[in-house]
Amino acid sequence: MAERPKTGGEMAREPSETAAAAAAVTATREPVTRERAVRLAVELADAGGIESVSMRKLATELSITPMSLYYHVKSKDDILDGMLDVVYSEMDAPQLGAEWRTAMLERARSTRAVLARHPWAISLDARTSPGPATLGHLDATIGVLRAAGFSMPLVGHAMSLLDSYVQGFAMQETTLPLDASGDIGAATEDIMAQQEMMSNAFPNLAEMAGTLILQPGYAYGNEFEFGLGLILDGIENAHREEVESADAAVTADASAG
Amino acid sequence: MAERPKTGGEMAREPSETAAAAAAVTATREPVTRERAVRLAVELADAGGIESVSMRKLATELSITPMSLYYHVKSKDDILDGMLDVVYSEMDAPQLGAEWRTAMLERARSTRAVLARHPWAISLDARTSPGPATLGHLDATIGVLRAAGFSMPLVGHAMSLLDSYVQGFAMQETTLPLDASGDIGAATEDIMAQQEMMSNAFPNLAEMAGTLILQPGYAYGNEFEFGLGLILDGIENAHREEVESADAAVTADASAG
DNA sequence: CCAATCAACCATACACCGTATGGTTGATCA
DNA sequence: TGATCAACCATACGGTGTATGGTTGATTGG
Repeated sequence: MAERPKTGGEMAREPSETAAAAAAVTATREPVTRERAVRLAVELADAGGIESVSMRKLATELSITPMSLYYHVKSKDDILDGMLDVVYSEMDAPQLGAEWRTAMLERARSTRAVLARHPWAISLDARTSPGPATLGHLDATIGVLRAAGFSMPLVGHAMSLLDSYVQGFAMQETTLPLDASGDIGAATEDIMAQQEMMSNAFPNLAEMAGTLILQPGYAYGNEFEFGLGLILDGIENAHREEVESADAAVTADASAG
Repeated sequence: MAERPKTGGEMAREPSETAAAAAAVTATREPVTRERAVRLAVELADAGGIESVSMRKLATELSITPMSLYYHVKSKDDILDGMLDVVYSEMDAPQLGAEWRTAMLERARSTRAVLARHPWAISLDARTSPGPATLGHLDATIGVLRAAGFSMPLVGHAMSLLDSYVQGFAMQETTLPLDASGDIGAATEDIMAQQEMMSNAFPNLAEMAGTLILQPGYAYGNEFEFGLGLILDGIENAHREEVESADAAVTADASAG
């Protein structure tokens, strides 16, 4: 229930070079840290999915025993929290002073790209203990929208909408059997085999598969920009309406005074 | 790799009443089925989250041993697939002939409501082996949009956008610490305690928390309708443009011929 | 210089998990 | 009456997270 793990020696204060041997050791095997453990966990997850991150595997990779890991880390959940914050830190945070629409566009694209690189992070996203990178990212986003004149409620609307969409899209994207190029590829034959069965029970699905999804040029990833543009247009409208009604109020005030 | 588990005696063909005792037994303990196991798994997950669904617990609840469960079910993944399809079967499928916009509106609301009732289903959603209920739902949705005159590409755009949003929103919603009434409630004090720390490092976040999220009337769930309406407006625009350009082509054709 | 401290690591053990393998029943039916 | 087979079971293996209670060996204050 302590609010922070007592990670102890967080910075590697060098052991004052007691002996040449000690120096050699410190040089070869870099010290174990929460940060290093988390970084390694991210690598493991990237390579083999989230279920291949275990305390035992992590410990082995760090050349210590499983229980020694608990000196640096509070629990496995602590590691998962750290992993998610690493992912957020890879996203481009909006720059203060940027034009809001391009800032949101780039934020969305960057988020999607990072989540595509670390698909396991999407399921971790439900986790409720944001790290500093996560909070900083949110803070910067709010800042840009506020600077553009958005009211707080509209900021809430816009961020809920954008974040829901991006996160949901990233999730859908991982569900589909995509090859590296982004189109359907290898899974096509499997699907074609089921085509006949589907045509009977699910004619619309079958037609959509045949005439759209399985077509050579189609790549699900391209759907992202359509939705994103549409959403930004809608937010832009809402923002304009908000500004106009405020202007109208001011004008009314002025003519009344 | 068999495409269906050999579920064997799926219907409970009654054992021709060999003895009164046998009849009593059949009456008291209803037969174990894949379907029953899946239903029970759903109940377990509703009560204690997805991690409280284990083969051993399930078996105990069914009054059999863990390994006996494998007679009715191929694997645990098989059960998870079944659970997801149960969830989809609880959603209102769009009625053929319905007006597209209200059909999509209701589909989105129904989906959100069902996912809120079974939060564990959101993480299962990434699973790639849709059951019949899932496929039927998709098929009906495509059908409604096609009937309204949507081109296949626009159907793809619309569904990607709507499904991403709804799923993403459902996910965000489970992340937040909500009480039954839907507003922030119990977690407020915890958050307030961190307020001061936040105000320094994350001023915009702190302001948003103070002036919007922690305000008495605020409930995150209300953000849903804003985004949904905005998205449907955007799709409606795209649809109108598509129809208009088609009309123009026809007119041009007619005047040319 | 020596004793105390303490960061860092370790061994053992427990209670879970999914499932491979290979039985054992008891009713049904040719 | 003997074979079949749906349904269930016992044992075991290799994994998981982590509670408990050591053991080191370098750093320090007295």
